[in-house]
Amino acid sequence: MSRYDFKNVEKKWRKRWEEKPVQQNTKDKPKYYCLDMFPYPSGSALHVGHWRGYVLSDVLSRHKVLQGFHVLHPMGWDAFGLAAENNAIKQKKHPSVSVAENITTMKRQLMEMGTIYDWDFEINTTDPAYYKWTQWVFARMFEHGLAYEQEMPLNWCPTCKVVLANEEAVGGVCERCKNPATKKNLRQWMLKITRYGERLLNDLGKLDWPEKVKKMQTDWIGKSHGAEIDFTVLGESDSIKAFTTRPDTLCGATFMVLAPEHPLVEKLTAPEYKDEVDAYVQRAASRSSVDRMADKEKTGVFIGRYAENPITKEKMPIWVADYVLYDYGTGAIMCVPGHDERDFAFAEKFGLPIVQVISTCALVGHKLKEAYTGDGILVNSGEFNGLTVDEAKKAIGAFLEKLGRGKATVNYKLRDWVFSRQRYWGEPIPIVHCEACGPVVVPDAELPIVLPDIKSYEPTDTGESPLAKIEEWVNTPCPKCKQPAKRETNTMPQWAGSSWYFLRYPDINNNDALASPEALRDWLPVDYYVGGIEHAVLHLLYARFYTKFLYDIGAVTFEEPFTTLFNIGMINYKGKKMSKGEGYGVSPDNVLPKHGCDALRLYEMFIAPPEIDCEWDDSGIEGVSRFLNKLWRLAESPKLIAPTNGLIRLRHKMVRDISTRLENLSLNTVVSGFMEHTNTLQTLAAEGIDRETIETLAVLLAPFAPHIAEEIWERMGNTDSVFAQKWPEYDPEMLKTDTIELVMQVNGKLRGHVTVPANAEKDFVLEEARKALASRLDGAEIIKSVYVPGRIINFVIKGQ
RNA sequence: GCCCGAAUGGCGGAACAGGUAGACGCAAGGGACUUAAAAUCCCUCGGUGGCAACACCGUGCCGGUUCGAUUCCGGCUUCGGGCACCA
Repeated sequence: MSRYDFKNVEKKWRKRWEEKPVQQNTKDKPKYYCLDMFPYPSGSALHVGHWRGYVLSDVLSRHKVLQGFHVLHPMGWDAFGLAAENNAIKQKKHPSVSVAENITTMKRQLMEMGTIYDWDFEINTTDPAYYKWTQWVFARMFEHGLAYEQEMPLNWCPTCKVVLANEEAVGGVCERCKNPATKKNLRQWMLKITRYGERLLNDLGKLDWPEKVKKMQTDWIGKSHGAEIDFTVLGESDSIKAFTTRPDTLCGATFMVLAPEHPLVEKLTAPEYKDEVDAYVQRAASRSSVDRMADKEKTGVFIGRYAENPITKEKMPIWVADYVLYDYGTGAIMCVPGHDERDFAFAEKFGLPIVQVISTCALVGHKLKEAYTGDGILVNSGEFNGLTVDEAKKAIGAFLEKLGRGKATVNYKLRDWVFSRQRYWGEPIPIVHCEACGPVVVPDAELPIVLPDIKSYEPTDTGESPLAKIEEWVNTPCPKCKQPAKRETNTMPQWAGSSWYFLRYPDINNNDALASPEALRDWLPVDYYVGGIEHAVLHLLYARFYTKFLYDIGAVTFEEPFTTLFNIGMINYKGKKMSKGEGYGVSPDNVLPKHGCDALRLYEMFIAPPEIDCEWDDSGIEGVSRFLNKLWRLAESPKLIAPTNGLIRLRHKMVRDISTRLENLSLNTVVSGFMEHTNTLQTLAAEGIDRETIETLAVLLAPFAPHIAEEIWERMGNTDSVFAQKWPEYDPEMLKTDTIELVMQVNGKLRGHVTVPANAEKDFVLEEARKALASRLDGAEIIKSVYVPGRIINFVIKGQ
């Protein structure tokens, strides 16, 4: 009996699979498209944290092969973008060089993991043949008015020297480097994702995605119902539009606030207040959003004008204050200090009137100590007194509409997507700026616009792309009027290539379309998508947006790209997040020589439920290594006997356990299930085990530990691959036993076990139990006897 | 601040649908085999009491529903995550 020689066995099977892939005769089988979020080769190597998702998708893919599906399980490289460029700068290498090196390493690692990626379908987003189509999608968006230029204050990361999309500047902090973002006025390309806000929200309901991710996208889109109210400015022709979710509180609106960036601030400010207002506006503009949010005290200044409350006709002083955001709603608000915490704080600080218009019994007649934001009945609201909040929303809405001073509206937090980047390493935006024609899209025949190969690609401080310096590339005739014109020098963001890549895999060499209609029909949408939670509102929102756009222009026939999404948990190491950037973490390259790839695969699953974040434990992998050795001793040269009833039942139980746990994606208990069954079989090994049990074990194990499974399968005398088999089924009838053991309780406490025939009647079972518990039940009054067939008996007694 | 999720031995975790809490593994301790080591095998391993059979307590805390609660309900505490002046 020898120790399991994982080195040679794994080498042998990887070579076999290379020569003869595990998927055969796939023509008539149903399709299954199982996809990993493709990695960006920004660091030199993958760590064991990345493996967790790749192992999961590999297990599912191999399982589907055994279940008779034709599986597409491809891999590629999201190789453009800031991370890859920063990494290249750090290494003092050209991005194309460092990316190619990183891809080589990562691909080797993925192959050593025994994954069934089909490398004939490899994608690289930096390949001009690929990004031709990334540019093509942009061109279509431009034609449909979804891509537009705008100069506006944008999130700017001074460290990365690049503008950030809203999704990349959550909390005012750069998503990549975590430094505070500032505002910078720049002309940028924007994508009108807001046009899709409602559909992006509604279609979440169709998706088999984790609730958490759906909720994050819902919150990000941030739909809220309310009213837009038009306030007359006294003595002026201009009026101020304000969005509110609480039109019911209109009679409590005692002042108004404009955002500092609001154009009416300059227009309306009374001359004697001008200096003070200008100073305030300038100060607000110079501060980062992080600073502005950090303010505990409300700030603001009166602009010397008044608006009129359309119901009460009271004069409402107009202020400017930076707690009002210019890019949400209308950038102006009606302030109801009685029923809004922020307005209350502002009113208290500046001595503005606070009027209560919503009341509960408890609140009537008391001066408000804080804003009351709850439900109640209208007071101090004239003809609307006595209405509930909900009734008043409708009634006041109708009143305003009749007056022509308001309408019901919906607002979203979702903003348009800042799409251009001031960096070298990205897809050139296929636009030419012509003095006569304006921005002109590059004709499809001229795509791809190839990224020029230049030496000096470092970012600039000015917000200008490094490409702007390459005159011979920048200067080009206008595609429309043929006059001298200039190319757009900004590039696309990291997300451009990854927003549609899943469409390309089935048809990677297509030069006439992003993919043929047949390939899309045969394979899309993705059935199962595996990746980390960090993309909940970035990549996943952008990919949904792209897909919906491509659906609208007839390029695809489905509206949602990913039917099912699985969020793989993160693996920490010594309490810290592993990173490929700093090389911190555990490399599979160090684990594989000692334990082998099957052991690492099993440990990735065994470590914790796959969706949970967990901690890498260096000694934990010993357990699965021991298991593989135990299994090998069991299956290497077993004493084969004819199947006994016990063995048959055991086999069916094994199939049931592994299958149901796998279906529930409880991969940690799948592994423990293999351990349990192997332990049980070990105790029977001396007596002998039947061939079918061992072969079934090999097939069940194949998706999880494919190398040892193939080896065992072959040692049993089989000449075909274990993956040419069918996933075993179990017969519930075979799991039944003649007798069953029941738990006995007295007053809910465990008091013993009793074995009865499986088909025994209730009365018989209770009588047996009563006899078995005689010493406890004698002399006591049995108030109730509970019998749950197959499970438990409980006597409720009085006395004792 | 608002929203969401979680809490089980020294550790990772298990418990189908309300029915034996702690599967499986790690670590630890003890033992067998061995000249020795590696490997393997066996035993112990939530707490308290007891020589023991056994008894009582025990799934973050308090309460409720139930014959029976880790599981359901109400109220807290702590930790993690998301958003954050979104009108």
